[in-house]
Amino acid sequence: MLYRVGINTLPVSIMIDLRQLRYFVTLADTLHFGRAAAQLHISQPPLSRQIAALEEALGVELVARNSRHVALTPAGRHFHEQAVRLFQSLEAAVNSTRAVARGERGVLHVGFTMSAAWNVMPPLTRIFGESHADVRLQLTEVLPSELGESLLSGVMDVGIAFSWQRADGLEYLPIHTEPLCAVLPKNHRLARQAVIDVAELAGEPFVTVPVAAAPALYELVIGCCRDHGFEPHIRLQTQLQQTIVNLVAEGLGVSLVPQSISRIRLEGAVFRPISRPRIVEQGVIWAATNSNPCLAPFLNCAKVFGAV
Amino acid sequence: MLYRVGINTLPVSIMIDLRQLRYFVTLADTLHFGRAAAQLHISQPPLSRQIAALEEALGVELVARNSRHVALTPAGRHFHEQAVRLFQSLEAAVNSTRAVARGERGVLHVGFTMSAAWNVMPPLTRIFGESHADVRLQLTEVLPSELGESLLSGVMDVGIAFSWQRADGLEYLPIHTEPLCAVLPKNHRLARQAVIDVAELAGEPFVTVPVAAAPALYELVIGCCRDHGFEPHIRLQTQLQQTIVNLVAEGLGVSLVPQSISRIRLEGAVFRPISRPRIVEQGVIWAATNSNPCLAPFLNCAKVFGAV
DNA sequence: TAAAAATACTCCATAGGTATTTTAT
DNA sequence: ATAAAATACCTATGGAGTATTTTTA
Repeated sequence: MLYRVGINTLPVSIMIDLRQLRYFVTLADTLHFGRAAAQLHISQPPLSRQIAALEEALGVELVARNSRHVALTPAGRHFHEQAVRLFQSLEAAVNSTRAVARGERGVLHVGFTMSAAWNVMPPLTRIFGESHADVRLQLTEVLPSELGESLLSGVMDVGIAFSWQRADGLEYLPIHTEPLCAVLPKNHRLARQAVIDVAELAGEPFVTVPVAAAPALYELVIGCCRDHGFEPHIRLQTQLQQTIVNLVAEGLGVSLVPQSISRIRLEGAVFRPISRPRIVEQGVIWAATNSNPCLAPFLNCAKVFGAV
Repeated sequence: MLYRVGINTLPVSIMIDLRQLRYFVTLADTLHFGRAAAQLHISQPPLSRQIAALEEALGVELVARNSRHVALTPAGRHFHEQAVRLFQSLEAAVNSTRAVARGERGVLHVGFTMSAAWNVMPPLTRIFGESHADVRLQLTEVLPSELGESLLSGVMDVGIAFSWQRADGLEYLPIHTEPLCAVLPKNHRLARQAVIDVAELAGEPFVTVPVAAAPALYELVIGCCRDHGFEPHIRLQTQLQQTIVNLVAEGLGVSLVPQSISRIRLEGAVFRPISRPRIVEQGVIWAATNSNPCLAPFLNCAKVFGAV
């Protein structure tokens, strides 16, 4: 094959190959064609030829040689340093590429719902980060209603959210369960009770998340009320769990929320266990077609986390 | 030829060559085997084979492809970046090596004598430095008596010193001349005269450099006295020109020094032009065998400097 | 004169070419 | 059905081997 190009008009990468660099580095180390050739497992003549070809390609004499002595020219010394670095770079490039392929290095876009931020997301991402320092976790809060789309389009690699109705192309792994609990205004008539009978909340104004934003959680709250024989009166809807607690603290209603939300300490709101609670399940969700190599290690981590 | 080695026990540099990297980079840029092959001036099958071989060598899938779509895997994207950088490094290495060979880059060890520090050395090195920013000048003061040895042994690349008797293996290029002048104690009986008749210094105690340290300069001073018909009485010898001026200022004697030394302003010493002065010649000296590529540009610069 | 690099010439491994098949939309 | 990548098989470039010559300390 022929490259019909002016020698100095194109990158040298066409003229030079790594074999010549390897040969040159070995020769520079030994300063003896015969011994260098032996070290390279070739005979002496091809080594001489390749070195000559390299010098020809560079247009620079790298090795000052006669039949008695081999020495590097100043340019040869310089090129030797550069070549050694080049090999180190190549080696590093290969190793980091393999790490990327194994999922030990890269970026993983994690979408978490607000409620996951109160329980599983922090410890799960911390544990994963400890054993995968070279994977950058891009943590973004998402609405549960939009998570599926984000995962399928590839904007997000994995989600952490409430129990997920099996959807086309999405996989789900549960990792955490907890009961619902009641949140009441501090001076509510039931606030003195250690455990709340949900049936007694019939007729109370409820604060919940909008069904459109988080259908699974919404259904769970409604379902829990139905378990106790009534349909709740929903006075207010707000997307953020914190806002729910805040509005309850302001005396605008009561609510049922995942127990972990009780970690919000707010003057004016109290949390109480409830009778026959529905169980909130959280897990990780991902697109079956997602090919981010970091996903598998993350799922492994989630599996271990869920088993504890 | 056969490399009988375990694939993962040796650097990948043995398995990979730059052709494969070039092919991969082009493919990554076009994301189309046919067009990439055309761009590389090869047909499509060898490109497919080389990409497959590269992936085999890395043990990593770089390109996700089917008959309808070509895309890079995350590992492929990473390796692409690395490969592009690698080519940039290679290109830079070749260019800097060529610069070294042309003497545009490197280190030049310059030995200068004390007296050269007062005239030619500063402007010559400054001018050279301005047009050769990548050549590091290593400036070292040397005794004239030791300069030749330093040059021949390669410790120094070039010297700046007094006129040099042609010696074996050393080349000399004059670049500067100036007359000797007299230096007298301020209250010396002759200090009032604008021009000193050297003959009047007969009998005065002289301060000079030791003959062993700077034979050429020593001979010049003695010769100048002889030109005026007397043999000077040398009371003191000291290596440094500054010290000579200082001792004269202290009233310990008189001396003849290169005119440029008069730039030393010292209370107690005065400089005066002399009758029929000997001419001090300075130049650059180098070993004929010296192969430092930076030497030629420096000598060119010295030649231009000397012509001004 | 002898050790070592360069040259001459042969051989074969492998990159590249052409023709064809497979694959996925 | 078709565009495009993979496969099969052939060709030939060029890198490596062996034998020999040249060089210089």
